[in-house]
Parts: sequence; structure tokens; C-alpha cells
Amino acid sequence: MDKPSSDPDKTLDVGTAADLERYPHPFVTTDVALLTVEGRALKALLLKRTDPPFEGKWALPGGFMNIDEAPAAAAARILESKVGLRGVFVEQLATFADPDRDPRGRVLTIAYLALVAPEQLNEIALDRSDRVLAELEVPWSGETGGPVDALRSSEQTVTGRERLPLGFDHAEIIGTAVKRIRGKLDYTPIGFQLLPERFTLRRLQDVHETLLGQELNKDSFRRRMLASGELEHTGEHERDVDHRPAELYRFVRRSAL
Amino acid sequence: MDKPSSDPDKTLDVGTAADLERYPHPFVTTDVALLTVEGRALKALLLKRTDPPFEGKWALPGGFMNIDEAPAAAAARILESKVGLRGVFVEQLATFADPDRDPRGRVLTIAYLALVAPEQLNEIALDRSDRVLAELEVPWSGETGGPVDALRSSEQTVTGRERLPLGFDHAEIIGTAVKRIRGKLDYTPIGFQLLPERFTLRRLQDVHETLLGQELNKDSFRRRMLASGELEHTGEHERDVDHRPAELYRFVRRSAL
DNA sequence: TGAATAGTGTCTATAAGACAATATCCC
DNA sequence: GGGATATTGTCTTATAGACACTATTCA
Repeated sequence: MDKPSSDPDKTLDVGTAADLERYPHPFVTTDVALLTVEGRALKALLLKRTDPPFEGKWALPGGFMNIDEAPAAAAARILESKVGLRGVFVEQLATFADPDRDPRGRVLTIAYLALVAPEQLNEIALDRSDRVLAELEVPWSGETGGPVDALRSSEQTVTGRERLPLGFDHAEIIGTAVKRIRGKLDYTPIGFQLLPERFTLRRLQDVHETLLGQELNKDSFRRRMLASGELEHTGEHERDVDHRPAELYRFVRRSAL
Repeated sequence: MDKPSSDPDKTLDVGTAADLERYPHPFVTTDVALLTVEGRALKALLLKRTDPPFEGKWALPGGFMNIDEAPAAAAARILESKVGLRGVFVEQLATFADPDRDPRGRVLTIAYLALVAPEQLNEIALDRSDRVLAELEVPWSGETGGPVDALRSSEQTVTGRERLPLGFDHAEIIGTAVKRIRGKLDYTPIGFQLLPERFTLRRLQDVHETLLGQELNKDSFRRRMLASGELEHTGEHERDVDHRPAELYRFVRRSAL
């Protein structure tokens, strides 16, 4: 018998590495949905594909996972080699493994969610033609879920903006990332991953509102944040604003849940 | 060049199926954390392994994903062939891919969370020596996370119960499942997946309390559930209880979030 | 001084917790 | 009737939303 039986009840009867090799098995990549919030826009970093498949389309930074590499390490490696970022927040999002998602064959991807403050992103080159910080258009509210659209950010927001075609199932992956971050926002101080070390309450609220896609009550947002024990006064204030400067806060680790 | 370069920047330069085959790639399995709540105990279905690796230890129902099969379909297939269950709630949990998690080689698993009412589980044979509905002991509170212990359920809960040794990283997978379901419980009517079609409010609260590992205020739980619009009166009441019988309710799909 | 936003204080509305009173079953 | 739990109603407390008022900066 050259090939193993496909009897479902037998699929675990594999005790040795030699047994394993008889099974055809998928290829595994890692894709990173790197999100940021800039002004009032939710954005994702996209790279232009220079090779098949989906040549010329836009895609998340990604690549094949090495055979001796943990997937989180692969995500960090890809983020550093393709984007030039390290030390940012990264967590596993979901695995996308539709049999037809890659025309080359069976390639599944372990998708990761990464968050970064726009200030940190400005340190990497964004003026290259093969790299774009795309604005996301989320066509659903709350945590409904579904694919999102990527638009080229532009100064003249009046006219219709260019829609960037996405390769693979990356529109769905980014949509899952948005859904995930919306869900975490309710019970986790995840917003500070999108901010510099010191920030104003107004900016924190902007981040929350942009991520959630809805306005929040200013008074209760302030009270809730200050009462959470997650924020720490710095005593410093913002500068060069044409109004009363707001105090800068810093996130602190909570002692207990 | 027989093997492809492992230069990270080159890992996406694979345009054809032939290119792909040059890369060593992991094997992919699916494991299903099938949870239920019985009485005041959170339980998971475990199977005794009859072959290496981890022969004799206990593990989640799982198996290799077929090359042309979506992972959710693999999870459903495994649930039916190994446990005899179909039509239960199943959702993707996370992918566990530590390079050393399987002594046979690089085998990653796409783990799924499945929920079922204990009544439905009673229809399958649980008196087999290679199958057990293990009680879970969660050594952390809230959504801290971490591995959990599996104990053999027994009538005499007074004495120390037998701890079931788990193979692979399945203690961690089950822990992730518990963490996930605790998180969902706050904003999703997930509890009804662990109940028969009709149930009393007391039983619903028991499910919530068992999953969360903490007691809940009865009054506000009732009010919250009834105000959520997720419950529907049936007009019927429970029978054969030695106290005033409670009304039976039914879950309804919410019209909007 | 005026525009703009920060920050404080207070009132009201809503939700959560506590608890008393009554209802309904089995024994 | 007694025991047990369901169900309803009311009171108290905590939190969220609304809004008025003061504070501080720059132009």
C-alpha cells in the first residue's frame, strides 16, 4: 500500500516520522495584519505583490513558516524583514485554510494581528511604490464580521479614493482582525498598543472611536478610563495646541483582573 | 540548487506548485475540544490513545486534515467518526504549532471548540474504557488562561479523584477553550449551546456559573437574560421537582446586535 | 478678548444588588 | 402544613449620560 488509507477512523494511526511522510500535507505561511490608527482612520500595511500568484495585487506582509520555527516567531521575522518593525504587539488571529485559497495548491496561513502606533510606522519608508498604509473601510457595524475594503489614503478625501485590490483571502483576514480588536476593546486595555508611551485622554478616545466605528460619550469614557486603574498621571501636558493643553497619561500594568 | 534559500526576504517568491514542493512543510491535524456542563462540573471528552505517540495517555478527538478538506470540515468529520456527534456548535479556537509539540516531527494542529448539551452526549457510549467525559479543574480565575487538569468524574467526590494524563499540548488547548468560552459568555448567548432546547433560568445560570467558575447574582442574572430579548417564554414548566416548577424558556435569534 | 478644548461638579436615567413577600409544587 | 424554589415587587446603590460651569492655552 503506497498511500495511507483515508478512512477517517485511521487518521491518527501514525506513530513514526516515516508513517507521516506518506500523507500529502499543506504548506503553511504566516500573514500579519498590521493595524494602526492615524487621525480618524483605521489603517493596515499592505505590500504590492511582485510575483505570482496575485502579482500586482496588494497583500499583507507574509511568508512561509520555516520547518523549525514557531508561527509567532515567523510572524515576528516577517514583520522585521519585510516591514522593518520589531517589538510591536503581535497575537495569533486565526488560521485560514480554505482548500482553494491559494491557486498554487494547498497553502494555509496562520494569520497574526499586530498593532503599532503611527509614530512608530513613520520611521519606516512609506514612500515606496510597493508599500502602502491603506485606509480600511469597514462595511459592517459592531462585531458582525466580514471582509473589509482597502483604500489608498490621500489628502483630498473629497473625491472617491482608489480601491486597492487585495490578493488571496486577505480582505477577509483583515476583517477578522478588525472584528477581533473591536471585541478586545471592551474588556482589555488594548488601545495603548496604538499610542505612543504618553498620550492624552482625547487621543485615547479617538483610537477607541475609530476602532469601534462609533462615537463614545466623552464624560463616561474619561471616568471609566481613570477609574480602571490602567492610567497613570505623568504631570506633563501636551504642547503647541491652540487650546488648553491636556494632561498626558501613561498605561500601567494592572495588578489583578 | 536543490533546496530553496531560507533568506526570509525570499520566502514569498514561490509562484508555482513545483516551486512549492521544494519547501519542507508541516503536517496538519485538527483537534476538537468538546466541552459540556453537567451539574456543577465543566467537562471535556477525551479518548485514550492506542498508538504512539503518547500511547496510553488521554487526548482530544483529533486526526489529520485531508489535503482537499477545509479544517472546519475535518473537525466535523472527526467529531462524527470518533465521537458519533453531528450538528453541534463548532468554531475555530486557535492553531498550536510549537515545533516540538509532536515527537514524530513537525505537526501543527488547528484546534476547534465544540459545545454540546449533556443530554446529547448521553446518546453516545461513554462506558467504554477508551473514552471518558473528564471533569476539568481550572487552576486560574477569570480569563487568565493556562493549562487545565482533567479528572475522572466519579460519584464519590470526597476522595481525591484520578488525574488523567494528557498527551501532546492538549492541556493547553483545553485551557484555551475554557478561556475562549469565558470571554464569549459576556457578550454572546453561547450558553444555550450547552442546554437542551427548553430549559429553566436556574439551569442557564448554573451553566454560566460553572463556565465562569464564580457565582452570579440571581436577580440581576434573571433580569439581564429576560431583558436581552434572547429568551422566549414557552408557557410550559418543568415537572417532577420537589418545589415550585420553573417556567421553561427557549433561545431565540436576536434580530440585531 | 475670543475661539477652542480640558477638566470639574452636579443632576438624572438606567442597571445591578439586596431583600421582602407571595406563588406553586412535592412530601 | 412544611420544605423548597420560583416569581414579583420595592428599595438601595453603582454606573452611564447629559449638561452647565470653570480653566488654560494660542491667536
